[in-house]
Amino acid sequence: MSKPPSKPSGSDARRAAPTLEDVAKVAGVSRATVSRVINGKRKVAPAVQEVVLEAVAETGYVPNRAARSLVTRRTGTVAVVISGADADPSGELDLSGVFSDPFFGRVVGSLVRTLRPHDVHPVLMFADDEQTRGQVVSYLRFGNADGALLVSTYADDPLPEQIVGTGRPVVLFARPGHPIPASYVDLANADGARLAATHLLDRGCRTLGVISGPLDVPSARDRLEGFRDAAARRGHAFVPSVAGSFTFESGEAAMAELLDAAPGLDGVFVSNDLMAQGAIHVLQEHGRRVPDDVAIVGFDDSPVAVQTRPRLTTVRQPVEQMAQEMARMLLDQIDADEPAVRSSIFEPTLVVRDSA
Amino acid sequence: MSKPPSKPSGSDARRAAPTLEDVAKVAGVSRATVSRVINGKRKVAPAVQEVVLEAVAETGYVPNRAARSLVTRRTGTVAVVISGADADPSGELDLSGVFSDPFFGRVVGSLVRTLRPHDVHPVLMFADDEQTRGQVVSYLRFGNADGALLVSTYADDPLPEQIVGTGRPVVLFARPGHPIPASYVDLANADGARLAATHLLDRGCRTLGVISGPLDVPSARDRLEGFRDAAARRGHAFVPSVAGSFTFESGEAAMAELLDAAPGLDGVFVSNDLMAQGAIHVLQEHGRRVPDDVAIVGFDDSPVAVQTRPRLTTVRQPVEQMAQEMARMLLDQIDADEPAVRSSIFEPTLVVRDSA
DNA sequence: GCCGCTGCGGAGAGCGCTCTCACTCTGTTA
DNA sequence: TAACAGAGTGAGAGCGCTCTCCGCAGCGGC
Repeated sequence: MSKPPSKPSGSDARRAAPTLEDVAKVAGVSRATVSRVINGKRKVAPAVQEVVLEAVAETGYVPNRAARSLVTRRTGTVAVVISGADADPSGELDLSGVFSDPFFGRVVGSLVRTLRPHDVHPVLMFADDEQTRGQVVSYLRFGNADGALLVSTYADDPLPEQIVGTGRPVVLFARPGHPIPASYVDLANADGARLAATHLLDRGCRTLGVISGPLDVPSARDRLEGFRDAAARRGHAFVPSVAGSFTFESGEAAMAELLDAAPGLDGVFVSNDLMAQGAIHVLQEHGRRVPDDVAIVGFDDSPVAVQTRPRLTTVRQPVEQMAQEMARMLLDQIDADEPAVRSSIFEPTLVVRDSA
Repeated sequence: MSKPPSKPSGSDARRAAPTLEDVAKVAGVSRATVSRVINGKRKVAPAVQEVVLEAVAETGYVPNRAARSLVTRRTGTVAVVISGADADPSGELDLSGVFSDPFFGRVVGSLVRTLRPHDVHPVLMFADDEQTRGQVVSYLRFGNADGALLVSTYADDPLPEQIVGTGRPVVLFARPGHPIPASYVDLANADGARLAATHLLDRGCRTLGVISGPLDVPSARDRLEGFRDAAARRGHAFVPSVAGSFTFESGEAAMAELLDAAPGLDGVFVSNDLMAQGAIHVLQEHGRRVPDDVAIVGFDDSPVAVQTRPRLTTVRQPVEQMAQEMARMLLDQIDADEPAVRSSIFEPTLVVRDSA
């Protein structure tokens, strides 16, 4: 009992693996017919079909992916790529990492779940530098994956274009920094920012401020501009802003800076929840009550939104549905003879909690 | 320029893909020799080797994974399985998900990075129910992956044993609930809890309490017992505890309950940082100052530890190194003829911040 | 009654690779 | 000089699958 049974059963499992040939023999038909039944191509007489199905069940046959993909040029695999994960490659003391923002976990989780029923397997890859980008590109170019789902985190990332260059289907999360012929899903970021502005103004805020994301990232810019636009329509000609980098720490720093520049602030729109959390801490440390002295609206509606005190009022980005749509678009593109470049834009909603 | 260049370049890429045969022709040798050079098996004359390498460079040859794995029975792929992710399968309003605890992201991130230089690709899979467990098992059984890296989140999970049953190499994160012949990495959880107890006692706490994890999970039990053991050695015969489930919300609930049972509490050990965050909120809502009235020690040293106010004093679990070791153990096991079942235990350290 | 058509099954090639086996060619030894 | 290692190379089988091509029925139309 204490001896590991792994080795013998390992060989067992391997030896036992039935092939098409075995199934054909049991069913008394040819290999080709079994293949046809399994793949549902062409018509097979119902009687024969049944016999084959029984033989499959009896032998416990499962197609060999490698053999199949050798001839079909399809792998049943897609690359899920996170670009700009920028974590310490040594992994030594890498506390932060990509996944410290729950956003990426939400995307990846939803992707995996959507792909699963289609029997398409996600290979997770990070691209941080030229070398790892190269790995991703050649992985795709040489047909190791049927397509790619890419989440890129910075504006001048060359990877989206490089992937398009491989000719493989690809779907991006969020519009790329520069226009390229690739499909993407995105959020109507400006609309979300308008919701935030309207909410802040409606609750009586008179002096607004914004903590934005990096301004070369389209979504960050859209959020800032959307907010300013809505504020302007209500008479607020100018709204000061400080750019963060979507991290908790940058939210703290930006809030401190903003407070310095505009001490009379009573309403702040923050471009994501993680920065909003940092901002709230800084406000509280400066003796400002949230929302009584300063109201805060975040963005994302990530898990951290309910982990702050007060709980965050925030613009909900339906990340899970967006990821789902991404996966579906990619699957469609893989199946299509003539893949079409298309986009799908989601509408944000305001989730009102306690911070504004 | 606005027409997508994808289609033609796609066919290009596919058509161009050079095979061993092509390289052999260019080098003026046989296919077998090229294969030998590429795989570094057996001796090849230096001169020939050079010619072949040049031909490889000239043609841009990259081996076809499918063809190779068809004959070698190796896929260059490992399954990274998270079991008990228990998220809403519809994905509809799934805000929480597995990745809301940064722990999983840290594990997965480190795994991916460790595997990468070995050219082994991680396929991410979630197992939530009998059906999805079955998918994982047959994926492995039929040789679609060379091994599995499993993070299981609950004690009576049947998956570890099922995976062992496939005969494939597997390495677990944390000792399984029931003894099975599988390798694992783990933390000396009791030692970590002892560090927490000693720290709390040393700073003068007189009335202790514990928020533990689910008590059927070995690591949670070890932490509780380690803490009680160390407390007992310092004269604290009994320490009250309430079990949470490692989530933020359960931390809030457990703290409220604990406060109810022992209002005089002045030191609490919480089994992970996420619950500690919830506990701090509840304490503050009850007018207790942290750490002045109640000191808190968390566990994990996850990113949330620096996102709480006060910042968390916590027991550091070197998750990244543990994941790295996991990956290495699996790689070794895959390469070994006779895979050995082994374990690797890491030592925790105390990270002192502001909450205790 | 013959032709052509359609509908279904089988034979067999071939995807790109690895690996065994046999062969050649050198250099060494009796 | 013959015999023999031993090292390096090539030929070819075969991994498990798909898919094209071909054959063989059965059937309606002239």
